[in-house]
Amino acid sequence: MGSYDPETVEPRWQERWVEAETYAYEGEPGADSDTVYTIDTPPPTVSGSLHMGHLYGHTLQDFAARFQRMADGDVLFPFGYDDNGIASERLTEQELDIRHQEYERREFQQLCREVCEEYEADFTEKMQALGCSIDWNSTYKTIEPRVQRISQLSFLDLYEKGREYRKKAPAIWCPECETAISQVEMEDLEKGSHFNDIAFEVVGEAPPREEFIISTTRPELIPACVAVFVHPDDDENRELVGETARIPIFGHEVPIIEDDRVDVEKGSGIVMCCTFGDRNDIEWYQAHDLPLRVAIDETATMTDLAGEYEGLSTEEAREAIVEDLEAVGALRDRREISHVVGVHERCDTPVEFRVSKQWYVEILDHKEAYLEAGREMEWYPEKMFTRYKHWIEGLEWDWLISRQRDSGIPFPVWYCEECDHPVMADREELPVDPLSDEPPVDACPECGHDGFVPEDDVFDTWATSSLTPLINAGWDWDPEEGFTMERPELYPFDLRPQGHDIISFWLFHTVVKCYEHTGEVPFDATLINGHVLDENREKMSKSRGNVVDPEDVLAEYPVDAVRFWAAGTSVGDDFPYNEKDLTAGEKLLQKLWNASKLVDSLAPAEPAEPGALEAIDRWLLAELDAVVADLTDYLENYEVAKARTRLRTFFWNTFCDDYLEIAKTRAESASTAYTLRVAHRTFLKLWAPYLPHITEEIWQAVYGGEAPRASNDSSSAERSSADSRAVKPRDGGERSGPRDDDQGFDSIHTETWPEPRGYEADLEAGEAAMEVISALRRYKSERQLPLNAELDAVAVYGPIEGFEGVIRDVMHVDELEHLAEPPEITTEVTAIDLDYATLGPEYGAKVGEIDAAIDAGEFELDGEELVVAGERLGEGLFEVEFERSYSGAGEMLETESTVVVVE
RNA sequence: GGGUUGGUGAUCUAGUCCGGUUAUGAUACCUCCUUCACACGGAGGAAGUCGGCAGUUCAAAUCUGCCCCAACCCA
Repeated sequence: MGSYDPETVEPRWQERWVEAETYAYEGEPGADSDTVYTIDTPPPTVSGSLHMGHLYGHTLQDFAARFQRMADGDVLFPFGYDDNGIASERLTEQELDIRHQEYERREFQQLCREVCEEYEADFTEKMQALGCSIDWNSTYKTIEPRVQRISQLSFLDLYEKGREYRKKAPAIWCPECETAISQVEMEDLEKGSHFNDIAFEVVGEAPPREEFIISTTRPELIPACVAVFVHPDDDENRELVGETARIPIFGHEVPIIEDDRVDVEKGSGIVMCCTFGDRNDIEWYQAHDLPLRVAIDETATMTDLAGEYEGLSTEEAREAIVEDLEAVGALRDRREISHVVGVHERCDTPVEFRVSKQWYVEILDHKEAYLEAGREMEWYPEKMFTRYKHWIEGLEWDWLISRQRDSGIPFPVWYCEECDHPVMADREELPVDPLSDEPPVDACPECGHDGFVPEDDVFDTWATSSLTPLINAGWDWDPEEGFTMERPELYPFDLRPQGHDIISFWLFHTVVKCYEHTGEVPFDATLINGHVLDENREKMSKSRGNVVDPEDVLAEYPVDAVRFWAAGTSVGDDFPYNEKDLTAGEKLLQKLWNASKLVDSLAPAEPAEPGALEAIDRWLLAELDAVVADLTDYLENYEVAKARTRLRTFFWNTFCDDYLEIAKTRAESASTAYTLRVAHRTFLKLWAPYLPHITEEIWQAVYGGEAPRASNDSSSAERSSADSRAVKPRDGGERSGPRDDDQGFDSIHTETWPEPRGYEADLEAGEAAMEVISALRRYKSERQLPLNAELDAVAVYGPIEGFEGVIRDVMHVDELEHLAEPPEITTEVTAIDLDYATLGPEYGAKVGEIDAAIDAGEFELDGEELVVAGERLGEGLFEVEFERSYSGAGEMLETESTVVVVE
């Protein structure tokens, strides 16, 4: 057994797991949803690259999946490829050098699927290199026909439930992509612009003044101006209310109205309302029932309403109108400013607001239900629920789900040419594309007309990606049975992992959809992961050039080490990538490897259980029991960092530093041999969720039947010669294991999670003994003595019953005396330690006085009581600290609960 | 601009909800030790007063208020 070589070991097991379908979900359809553990993973966009976020997020889920699989049986850890969005559409166009307009929608989607396949294969490979226990038989693609069918079924179901409506209303519009977009696809961008002061003429009989000034960044909108607003508290301008204004150049007249939504601080305090320049315009348009004047069309080109400016782009029109305003003397000032504009996140084009017919999912009336759904889920960490809550409370628009894109999942709808009555596709026929398929009726059920117009809009991608729990569970509809699930036991899902930045839309939309379809909250729990920052705690971004590529990291460090790092984070917090922490993981791998090697050399792989265990062994196993209990508890609550620390500390400090050193001196003990193996197996299992590769390697080499392959493996040869007791050669007989069917094998990852075995031991004595040992170790180290140096005589006072022999052997003590009485020491009171936790509540403000008196040395000890500041403090309120000096022969060492004298 | 979350030795981190006075661990650093699993080891050491200020309290990293900084979400 040489040194651990992750470079060959890790890929080997990754391949083996996939090949043997180690992580395949085998649940029975009849099972109860509580008996299987299921994860609903939000699918990554596969046309993008794998980043640290994927690595971290999936690793976190994998800890849960691996623990649950061992502890509780069947686990579904599926994987989805999101390739339904604009990203893959653009990719397909680029790769094939085509434009989607040249194809029928169905054909283009077929091409997308083909192009995406390469990317999916690549992504799969990279994901498998992360060592996650994903079931590669349970995958889906958001672009596949099955998912299209589910999306369309979802649409029909919500429509029938009255949760969807089609309405002509102002919507956020991207003129570049020529589609309506939702609130979440819009972001703010700082842009340079100009403020233009434009004079509007006041008309009518005896106007209070001749003109007023309006400041605007968008002069091209003045042909769309439908009103002018003044704040009711604006003393300077309120005289204008009720008057009429005339728009320069265009000459149409609009009313001047008061409204408290005017921002008095900005510009002249007088604002024009155009249909539509911003969100406020829409509010005014609706509140004051204003007319609609559309001066900008769907491609951001001026309409006929703009008169001579018709056909210009908004940019061109802006310049032209400013020039003409100048010419007629209406431009009073023009200055450069910088302001934020709403842009479409995909293309950075400033958005417009357009009135158009769109499909909406009604959500505003169910806010309370969605909030309640959120409350019913467990949130890890809990605080993340507030983000969800605030998002829902702040909702103002229903969910716009139609997109005027060419590619995407089509609405299964036709409209009557005559009366616009919508005709829905038959569920049996789904998926359909109205552009290619015929409607299910010959005549309109409403008016009898026989001509139909297909809906050419497609679904918003969130309308599909919000269905992942239903996709995973195999949701479908059957003419006989209605809605069905292929794997009903999966739903609701146990866990939904999610980045904290997308709680508000991805998670929220998923809850909305699933709740409306099934009446159930789709997840028992949601696990929110933070973002991986760079080493300086800054956000990774392409523009800053500080992106850490997981492939580079994995080229240098073992995946197991990377996972160990990922486990050290507190769930939900952002955390920096830290190369030093990867080193810590590497060290642990070495330690685990070497300790295993030592265990192998000390004990046979399967020693018989002795009738009774000796004290030291019972002590170790009792401590291990506690670790097992703690770890189980932590992992059930997704406290991976706490579990990691607990396990590492016990494994390294207690097992390796203390117990193994002792075990070396007890190789002949059946009790110790048995204990070593019980502990070692348990450790491997406990480490397995964190370090799946190295634990599998050791497990198979020592306890399993799966020997490493002969090829590229130099260590196996060394291993079998180094210790033939423990390591079974491939044909080594006694425990060959059921692996020769070339399919499955008994992976450690499908073993049962350890349970406390109920060992009882004198924990205090064990602890005291360990104190004595480390005191002696320190004693030797400080005197530069080798650890195996002989000590002639050592006397110990303290509770070490049953451990005397252990101390003697491991520290090479010739004569160990267990003292019944403390050694001859003289003690001197040096300090009084007050127990404030009990003293405070009892004495309150008096504590200060007591403190002062003790500091001044004004106190007296009277038996068990302390007389100070006029009070008598009883037992339990204080502790006396002594300075001990040893006057006998040799040197005295003190530990927390023992006194050791080395002679 | 509003809201949320966070700010603990050089670095990362525990503790903060339920205040108790010597603040957890790791990494890095310094010293010593090549001892028969492991120098990716062992022993020891130095290093923080808990973002800042004010307050409540006998007592605050922990509670309250204000301020500063960062991230996220929303305007």
